[in-house]
Amino acid sequence: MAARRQAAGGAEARICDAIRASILARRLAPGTKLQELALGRFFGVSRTIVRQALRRLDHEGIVSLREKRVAVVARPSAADVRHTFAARRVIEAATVEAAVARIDKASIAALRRVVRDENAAYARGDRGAGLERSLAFHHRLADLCGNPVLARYARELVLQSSLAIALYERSGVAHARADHDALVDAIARRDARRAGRLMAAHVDELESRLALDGAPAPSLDEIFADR
Amino acid sequence: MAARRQAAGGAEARICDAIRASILARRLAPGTKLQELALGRFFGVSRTIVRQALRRLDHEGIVSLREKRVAVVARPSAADVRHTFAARRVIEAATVEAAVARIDKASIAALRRVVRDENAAYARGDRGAGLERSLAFHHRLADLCGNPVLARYARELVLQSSLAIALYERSGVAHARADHDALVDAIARRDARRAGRLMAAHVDELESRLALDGAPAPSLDEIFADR
DNA sequence: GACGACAATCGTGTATACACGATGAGGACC
DNA sequence: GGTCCTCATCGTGTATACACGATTGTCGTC
Repeated sequence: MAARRQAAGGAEARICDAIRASILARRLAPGTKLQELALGRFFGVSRTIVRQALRRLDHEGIVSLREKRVAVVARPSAADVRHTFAARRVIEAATVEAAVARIDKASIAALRRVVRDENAAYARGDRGAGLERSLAFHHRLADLCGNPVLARYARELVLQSSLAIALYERSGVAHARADHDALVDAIARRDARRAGRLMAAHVDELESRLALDGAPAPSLDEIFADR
Repeated sequence: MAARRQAAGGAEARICDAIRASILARRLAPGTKLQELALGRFFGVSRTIVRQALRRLDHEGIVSLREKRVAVVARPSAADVRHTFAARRVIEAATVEAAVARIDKASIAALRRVVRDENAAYARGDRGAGLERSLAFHHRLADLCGNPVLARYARELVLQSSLAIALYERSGVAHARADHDALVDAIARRDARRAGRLMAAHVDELESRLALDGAPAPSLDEIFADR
């Protein structure tokens, strides 16, 4: 199983990608310890490279270093999550507005295809595939805005949001699948204003599905720290 | 001269701060090589720590690693700069709007004081002090928005902007000193809409002072690459 | 005298070594 | 029998060692 490729210069990127993907796919739960030596053995590199990858992910906000010396998958507080979503609202609204101004027909069609696949996945109960498509939708939109700086921030925040959702999701809340459709419609109509408003509302809707109020954290061992 | 403190755990932060400050103060020009061993000797740490600091600054966009193996102070292209300012416009407008909603009288007064000092510095011809105060103004505003995520992005972009200004500044263009005053006025009046618009205009004004069009880069050795 | 090739040197990329701090187990004392 | 202290072990933080690639200086040749 060990994806032990030749360990090129891109080994760090490989580790980052693997961890990001695992977090998105819910295989890595928030709070999971990430040991340098073990990761290094698995990926066939030394601690040095693993360390660089972990520091990068820390900077991206999905891994927490300085938690008493051990790297763990970040476990953002409710306040952190609110800030993440507030920032995401601002930035993704801006990215979609910018994207409307320069998107071409082909990209719109591609976007539609992603949303169609997403809806199909949810319809057949494949939550994992649905989530993946949903993320792909946001990532594509970020790339389409034509501004790498904004796109990077948008991607970071979408990733952090996924972490937040994994932590705080209320069970039994249905996916609001119409949002992405409406968004693409507004984009296709070149209605930047409306697309921006829809995106802001969409982000709000995502946040509203979380249980940020009463429950401080559906967490790990902290629950048992009742001494 | 060597600021060789006891090299605590914050050694990396110290190096980052020193490099950031030097870039802001124009002591480190874009394109300057940053050698690991030399920096390490100066700060009294090993290459390991210097490396971490350089990687962090690379992530922040003010140091460029992968430029044929040597770390240099970033030298953003005109397109990069446009993207930076576009992102900054979006994010700083959002931060100032958020700040208006929660700022107290004391913070407003502190802000006014910074602007007053800034204007005084420019008035007496102390450009360095003026620039420093100007940056302090933007940094404070970022902190006052109450959202650490947005604040971090804002600080990053302000820093990158300073780099861009150092690279592309048109000589003989006066500082538009009224901008900050008007901004504080709008904030004091709790007019979030107006404050946001003023900030966007202010960022545009800053960008308009750059020579991004004809001159691709008032650069270093690239000038002589006329073969 | 100029150009090209080779060799030495310098600086980075990666791995490893060493030491400190934290964590958990085992034992002794209460 | 429970609790607290001590010691061993594990994992990280930092420094150093090693090797590759690049750059520069020098020498030989045209």
